[in-house]
Amino acid sequence: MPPYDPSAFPPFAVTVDLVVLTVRKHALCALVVRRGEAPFQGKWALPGGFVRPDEDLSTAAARELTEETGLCAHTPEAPATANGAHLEQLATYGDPDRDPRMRVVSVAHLALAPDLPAPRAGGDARHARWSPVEELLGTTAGGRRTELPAEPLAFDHGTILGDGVERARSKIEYSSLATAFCPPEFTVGELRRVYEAVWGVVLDPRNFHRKVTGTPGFLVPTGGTTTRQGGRPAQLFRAGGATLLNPPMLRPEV
Amino acid sequence: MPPYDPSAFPPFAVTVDLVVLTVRKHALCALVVRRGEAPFQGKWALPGGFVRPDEDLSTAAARELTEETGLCAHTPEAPATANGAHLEQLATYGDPDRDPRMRVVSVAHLALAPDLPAPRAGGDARHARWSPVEELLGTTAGGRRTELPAEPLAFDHGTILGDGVERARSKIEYSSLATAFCPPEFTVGELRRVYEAVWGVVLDPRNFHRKVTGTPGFLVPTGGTTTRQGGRPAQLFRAGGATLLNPPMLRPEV
DNA sequence: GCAAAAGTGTTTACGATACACCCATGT
DNA sequence: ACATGGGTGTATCGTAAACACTTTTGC
Repeated sequence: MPPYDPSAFPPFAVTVDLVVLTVRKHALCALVVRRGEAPFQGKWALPGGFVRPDEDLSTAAARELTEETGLCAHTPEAPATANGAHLEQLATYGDPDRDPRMRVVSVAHLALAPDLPAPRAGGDARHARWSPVEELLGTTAGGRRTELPAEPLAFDHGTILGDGVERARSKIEYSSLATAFCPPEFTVGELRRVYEAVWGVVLDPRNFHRKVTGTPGFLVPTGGTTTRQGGRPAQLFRAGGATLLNPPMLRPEV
Repeated sequence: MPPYDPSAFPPFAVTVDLVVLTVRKHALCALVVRRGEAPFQGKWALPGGFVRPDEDLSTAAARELTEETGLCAHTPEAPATANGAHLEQLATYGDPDRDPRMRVVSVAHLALAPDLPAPRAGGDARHARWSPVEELLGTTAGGRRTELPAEPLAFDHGTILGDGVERARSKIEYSSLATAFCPPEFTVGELRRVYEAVWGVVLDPRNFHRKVTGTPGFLVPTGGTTTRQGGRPAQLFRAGGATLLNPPMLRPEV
């Protein structure tokens, strides 16, 4: 590649920002990190960083995800990593004023992860933590705005987080993506609680069970059972090969 | 904004590329332009160009669209322009090798336009034209690959076009976007032919009619009628306020 | 009259909902 | 025994698919 010629085109900084979502304690949570420097010093922000000169966008996103969480990414190219998370491109944000220092175009990515012990970053909860998206956005799970968030995110990261949450909420309707929030083996009830947390609704356990077990390729039984939720032992499943759900899961009216 | 400091971050060129789709003669077509310079000189490519230093990404896309077609964009911010087209961000492509000259990140946008007289660019069909997406991609409307395209698009524009077509095909299922392919006033039959062209299927005219006229807010009758399709005069409609279709239009199995 | 497209009515099938009910474990 | 969550059966309702049929124009 020829050397950079500043007269040929306007130079931009390109970053990747990550919306990393998980379900903890029946609430949809996002990973946020504390900013150590200006601007927005001390504010919470989405994890992210510069794209390197010879790195693809998805590679940069996977690298940032691993650096922040230790997770490996399930991309279409490498679908079956251990301890993996779903990772997909979300949207790109390039308002000229979104960063006061310089012109930055951020390619946001969406990652879905199972419940993890605790964020890395030295294990210091002051530098990285999972926060309920309700608190970060000031909305209910149904999408209604309640009040302004107590601690707004830095830059336009509130907008990015909102778009990522909206993507996740709509995509679990017609794809098997909800299983990305679950550990490798999970019960139907655990999967149902994922839907309930992400959508902020209560689903009928009986109809949900029939629906997901009746969709070919969605769930495959592993043979094992568990009583970790109490009550009668539940069958364990893992995600099947199907990625598209037809007919889709129906999200109740809000 | 401080001046550019090359030591602070790797510099990228940022462009917008446009997937402009329309329905002509019962076929889904895309706008392509002939490249006048290397690389890929003489090949067909998607229209696009550099983002200017103080321009938002959506502004740059709308500017390129107007330059190439004379269309104004219907964005969420300015929804009601005359002779307008739907415009939305599609995805961002940043493979380090996608442009042999330098590191270029392209923010692709998707535009849907009604059937237009002929492309601009001086009215010269050798420099810009509408081509059926089947020919450009080498696939059938159902999505099956038939053969390699006779004239592959420059750069990774074949991939971008494929993603844009896929977005359009899925989005008309659950939104009123198909009306963006129609003139301001249209008949139910014309709208049905849009769905048939985009999906490459044949739909039952009777069930289609009941479905679209029965969805509140989708279509509003203007009172006029037309016989431009032959047969019994058909009512004219314009797009209603509803943007989301619930329940969605069901795409037949392919 | 005939062709062509618009529009209505009717039958059938399938999936979603609601909910009664039984099952298998922990305490 | 009883609470808890897992899982099955069944009636009802709404929407989609299939298709017979009528309406209104042009030729």
